[in-house]
Amino acid sequence: MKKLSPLYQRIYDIAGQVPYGKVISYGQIARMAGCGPRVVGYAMAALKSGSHPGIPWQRVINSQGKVSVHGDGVGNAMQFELLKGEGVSFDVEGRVNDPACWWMGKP
DNA sequence: GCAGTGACTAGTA
DNA sequence: ATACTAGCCACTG
Repeated sequence: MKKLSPLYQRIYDIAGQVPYGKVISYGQIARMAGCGPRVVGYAMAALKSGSHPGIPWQRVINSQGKVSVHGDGVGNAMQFELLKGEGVSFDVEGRVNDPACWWMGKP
């Protein structure tokens, strides 16, 4: 197991602190981790299946309350399903407009 | 060491 | 409401 940068570890830790049925935006994590929002996205992208179990990366979405598309968009659908299965409210546009589902409130 | 890239955000038109 | 621009920080080649 490779040693990840403290920043990455912090990002993963924050993501792991997100309670069940709640979501958080990249900007919030970036602020808490003390880095730019791109780093958070990169850190999440570095999360490979099986490499870092226990990290609810699916609860990390963009400030628009939508699930960002990445790669082929396959993980995107899974993320949507997972969040829906956790009881997260999605509106007809497929985004979390309910502040109650946001961990620290919508930015 | 420099350049390119990336699951972003906020501001402006 | 959408479209474009600038800023942001870390990783890879």
